[in-house]
Amino acid sequence: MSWHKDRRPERGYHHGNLKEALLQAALGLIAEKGPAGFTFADAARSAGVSAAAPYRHFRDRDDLLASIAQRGFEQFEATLTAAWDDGRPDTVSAFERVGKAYLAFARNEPAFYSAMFESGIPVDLNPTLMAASERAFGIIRAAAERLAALTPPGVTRPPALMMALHIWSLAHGVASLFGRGDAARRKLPMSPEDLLEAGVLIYLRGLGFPTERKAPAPETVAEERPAGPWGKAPK
Amino acid sequence: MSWHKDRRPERGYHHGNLKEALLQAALGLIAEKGPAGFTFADAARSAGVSAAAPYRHFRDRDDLLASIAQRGFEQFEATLTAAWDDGRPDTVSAFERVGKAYLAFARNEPAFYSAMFESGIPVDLNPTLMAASERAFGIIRAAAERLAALTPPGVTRPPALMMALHIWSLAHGVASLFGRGDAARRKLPMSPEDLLEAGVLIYLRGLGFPTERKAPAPETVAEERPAGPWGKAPK
DNA sequence: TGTACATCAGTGAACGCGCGTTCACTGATGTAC
DNA sequence: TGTACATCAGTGAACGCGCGTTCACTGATGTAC
Repeated sequence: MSWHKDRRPERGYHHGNLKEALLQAALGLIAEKGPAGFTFADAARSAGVSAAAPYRHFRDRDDLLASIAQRGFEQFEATLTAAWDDGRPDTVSAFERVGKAYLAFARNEPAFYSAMFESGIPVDLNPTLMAASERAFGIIRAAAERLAALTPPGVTRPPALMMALHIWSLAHGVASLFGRGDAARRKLPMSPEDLLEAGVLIYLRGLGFPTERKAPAPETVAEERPAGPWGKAPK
Repeated sequence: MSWHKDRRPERGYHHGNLKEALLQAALGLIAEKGPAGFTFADAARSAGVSAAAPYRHFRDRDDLLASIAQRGFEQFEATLTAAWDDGRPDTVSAFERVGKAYLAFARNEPAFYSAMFESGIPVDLNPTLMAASERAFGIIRAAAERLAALTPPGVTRPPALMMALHIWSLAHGVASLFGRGDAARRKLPMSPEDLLEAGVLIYLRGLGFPTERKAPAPETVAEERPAGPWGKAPK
């Protein structure tokens, strides 16, 4: 309905910020068709530019994909950091919040998520990307370390790193099997959020932590009775 | 070194069992390059046949992929069934064995596994495929049901279906993040097997099950001290 | 048992298509003086 | 402030390539009689 196309009616010969536009375009295409289903030419077309233009900014398709993953890991890290909030108000509930944030990210940013974890780019061969990935995982790991320091005495537990990997794996499993609405995900009689939350709670209980939403005291362990957070799930 | 190429030296005009050969060829290509990285033409070439030949047996690439997934689910079901062994010698250890078998399948049959879970074919739109998938998951579910019936009194637990989904998610998460050697998987300072096993044990402990390899008695809960199964992991 | 014929399962040539990539080019922008 | 010039960031034409798909075909196989 606007007479000017976009406040900058004629783009003119120079685009202005093509690199950014290409990233956005690719992100949109990935969200639509998955990381396999987008091509370099696609991205150019979608950014309204000739097929040769992207070469000014990216070496090739993989380079573009890596940039997206890079940015994804950075946003992921920020999201997890915010959720963790340095363990406030208490370690256990902050930890659960991290799990939820993980899932929310996968759900809200499917394009980033699949670029990061499902696109097949070799993360460990790209130092910058690897570092970004490590920083994001570092949040989960730091949280696990705090949790580890708090496990009730007398409870055997694995190294903090392993705890972090358990949570990561569980969250990733839920996210990739049930998390996204895109096309082929399996249907569930419960929400992925509930599924993950319940799983994390049971896991925490296995580490000797109290699991009720309103934990009586940080030290009380594992003997509650009532419905619990999975009460809402169908029988 | 054999003078006859394969006991049936000249294939002749008719292949004999092209459908099977195409499936095998595709399986090999998927294992090599991932489910995205194989084409219909590729499969034909790899089976030593013209590019038009596959059309006699499959409608298109997706049809071929679906056949592979179908077969994969069937083998998966068989593997899990064998591992579960109807809960012998006891439910808990049989349950753990199912987890291991899951991971072993993902590791040993990466092509099947990725066709089943990572190829993007819409499982729920294909009734036959869906049924096969359900049958495979049914094993995990049945195991979870047996487990649920056995949870110690007084321990809150989720529905058996949810327990099954937790294990599935955890196993899938470990498998897809760390499980396969193909290209871009992340390195770990522990084996995926150990990671999954420890995770399952903690989860089971969270359900009130004893977790030591040699459980003293079905009722004793969560108070052991020694190294445990994750003792072997690096600090 | 032999023959004629239908059916089956491949061939190979051909097509259109879109992708990746290169190239000489040119319009726009920034800057030295 | 104005001008000349270098640099930058696009264009568009062109190419080779492999894929998917169709088609008339033909060699091989099975079967009715």
